[in-house]
Amino acid sequence: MEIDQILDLIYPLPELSKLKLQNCVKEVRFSKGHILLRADKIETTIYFIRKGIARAYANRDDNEVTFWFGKEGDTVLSMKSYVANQKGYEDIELLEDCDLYELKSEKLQKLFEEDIHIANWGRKFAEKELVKTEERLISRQFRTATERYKELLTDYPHLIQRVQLGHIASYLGISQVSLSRIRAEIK
Amino acid sequence: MEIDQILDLIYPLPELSKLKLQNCVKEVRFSKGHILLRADKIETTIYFIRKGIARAYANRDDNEVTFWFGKEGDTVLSMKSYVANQKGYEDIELLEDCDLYELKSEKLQKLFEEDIHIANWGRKFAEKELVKTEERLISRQFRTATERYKELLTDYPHLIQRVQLGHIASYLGISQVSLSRIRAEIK
DNA sequence: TTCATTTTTTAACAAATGTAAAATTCCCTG
DNA sequence: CAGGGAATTTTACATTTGTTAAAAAATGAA
Repeated sequence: MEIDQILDLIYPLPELSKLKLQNCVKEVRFSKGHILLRADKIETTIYFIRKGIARAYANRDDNEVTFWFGKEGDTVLSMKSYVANQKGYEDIELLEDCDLYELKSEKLQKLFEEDIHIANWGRKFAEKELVKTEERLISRQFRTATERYKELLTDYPHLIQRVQLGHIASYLGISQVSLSRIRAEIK
Repeated sequence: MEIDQILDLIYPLPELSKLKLQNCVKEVRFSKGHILLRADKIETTIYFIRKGIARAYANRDDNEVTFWFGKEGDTVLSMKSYVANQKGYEDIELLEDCDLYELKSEKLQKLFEEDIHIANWGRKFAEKELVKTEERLISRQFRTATERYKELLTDYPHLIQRVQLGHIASYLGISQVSLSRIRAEIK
């Protein structure tokens, strides 16, 4: 997916503002297994996924918990760094070789102060992410693990083939054994 | 808490922009039990809590699930209505007599287009809500019900005295019986 | 293809949580 | 301050989920 399209998908921008933003973006490529962002740092880079998938996970005691998957067109960032200039909770790992667009947060922050369209684009970005996160929280509160597994299959139809079930189980908040039981059941 | 202070808490605004925003706000008062926002409507009003507490709940099958509490200084809105102009999931009920500040979403949207400071204020608002929501999602994923209960006690020290335990149990995602067991245990 | 390694499933048991109903406590009103 | 209704806790039991370990299946390298 092209950067142009990704930016517009978040919120349509006038041509001039879009160019300003695109001029700050450069293309990068990393291979599977690369850790894109780290939990123990304030991360000032934002990525947009051109191709590939990624996951965010955090360490709880000794085992890691996956709590986000990103696919083509999604934005990858440490929200806590971006918003509050503080360390986040998550490492972000590429689950495949990825093509990414890179944008430095400082540049974006500067544009927010200068260009009202970009400020509103940034607003829309946060708002949409907020609704997505809220939906996940509610899904978590409301639906059984089985329902949430089916939901995940719908939202990310190719994920299952590409991600270990242990990660998916932790994403769903259940043990891998439970996930196996669910999978056996719904077949 | 005064509106002036609430607005600044979200993100400091230049005097002129703040006045523009404040001019759109009016004070209202409702009594305990009043349903402020409804799940089956596109809600176009935003409230700030001057005094009192509220909860958001959604209906799942026959029983309701509380998934948010709001206190003094918090913003009350249907995020789905605000962001996507669609019906939300939640009814919002006042748990006490409340003093509120009311702001019509259309007026705010208009200011977003006109005033870059207000656009950035709106951006910051969404970003902060986003981090809060993300934190709750992670808390949900990571911590046991006992830990989350203790966390709630810390974040909302007066809630326990003012809210039925059934609501708190559903907020924590456990049965009321389990919550009673937790309470018995940590004493 | 074969062997070794990793991933997934299954099994057996233990622990945690839910449900329904009874017991107790709390709170409000007369 | 007594009585009644609502809220909370407790009990007993059923169900679900987790843990550990073993078996089976899938993957990948030689």
